[in-house]
Amino acid sequence: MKNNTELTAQDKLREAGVRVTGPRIRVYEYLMANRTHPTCDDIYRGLKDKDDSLSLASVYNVTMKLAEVGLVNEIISPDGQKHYDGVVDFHGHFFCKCCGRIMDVSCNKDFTPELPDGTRIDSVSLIIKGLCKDCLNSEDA
Amino acid sequence: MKNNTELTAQDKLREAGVRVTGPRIRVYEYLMANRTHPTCDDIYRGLKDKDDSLSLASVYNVTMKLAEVGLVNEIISPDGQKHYDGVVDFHGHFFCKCCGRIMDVSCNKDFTPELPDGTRIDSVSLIIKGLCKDCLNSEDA
DNA sequence: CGTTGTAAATATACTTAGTCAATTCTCTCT
DNA sequence: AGAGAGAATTGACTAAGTATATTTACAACG
Repeated sequence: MKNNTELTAQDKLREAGVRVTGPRIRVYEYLMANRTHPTCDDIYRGLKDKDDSLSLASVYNVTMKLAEVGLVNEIISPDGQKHYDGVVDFHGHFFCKCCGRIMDVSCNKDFTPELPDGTRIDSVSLIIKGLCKDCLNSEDA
Repeated sequence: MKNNTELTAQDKLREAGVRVTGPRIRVYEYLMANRTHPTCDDIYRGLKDKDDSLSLASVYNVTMKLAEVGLVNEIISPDGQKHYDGVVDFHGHFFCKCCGRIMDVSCNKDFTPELPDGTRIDSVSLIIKGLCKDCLNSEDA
């Protein structure tokens, strides 16, 4: 019997209760293989060589759908662009102000936000901004 | 002697080491008076009645400058728009997926993100998404 | 208190991420 | 296999934000 990590993209899509289509499989597989937090445009450029019929609007639709059903995470960078992350376990994101790189940051969840009664929380995310090692070094060169 | 909360917008700008100009004073005063996390366009529309000469590009320039020197906070909503917050003490932000409202959320800072050595952290922010009380109620009506 | 250099404000053009609408295609269910 | 709902494609469109060139005004100095 397969364990969870061995499920194919098709399986995961079917499990999530959405139609299994070519673009969805390819975009999801791309996100599982590339842990670089790509934008829709990045994904599109990364896939269009192999799949000439893919359109950019489809990538937008697919990522929106995948985020909606919880297969991927949508993260907004400090410049307002949408990036996608195939890892959905809780973790924070570090954004380098200089090179724009996005890094995963593992973090405990020992914080207790005080929300008004009756509010429904769907997701919590942690955003850290700063300078990465490489940019710090090249700065004081 | 004045305490910190009694400082005027002019004082705060001078203290931050930036030029004191009309647009900067008015935008900063607007953000201190309106705790609604407005966008640049909101600020512009809120001020242009009283100040006919103000331009939208100036509001963009001013908010960018104020955020740069730490007088205001720039927060990116889940749809990628930039909002500004005159409160710079640490607190989280709740975004309602339905009505788009942004609410302040007070929160402890007992989390310990594991960043690689040599990384410089400039800011940490907590983003919570969900549905506010009002939208939840109107949903199951 | 006027002059001057520099930073900021304005106006306008421009870029581009993202959305929308109409049409065509394709997946799933019977 | 056929029908119908949902998804993909195409191309036009929107609007937040940026860039550029010009004008204006702050503040430092004599």
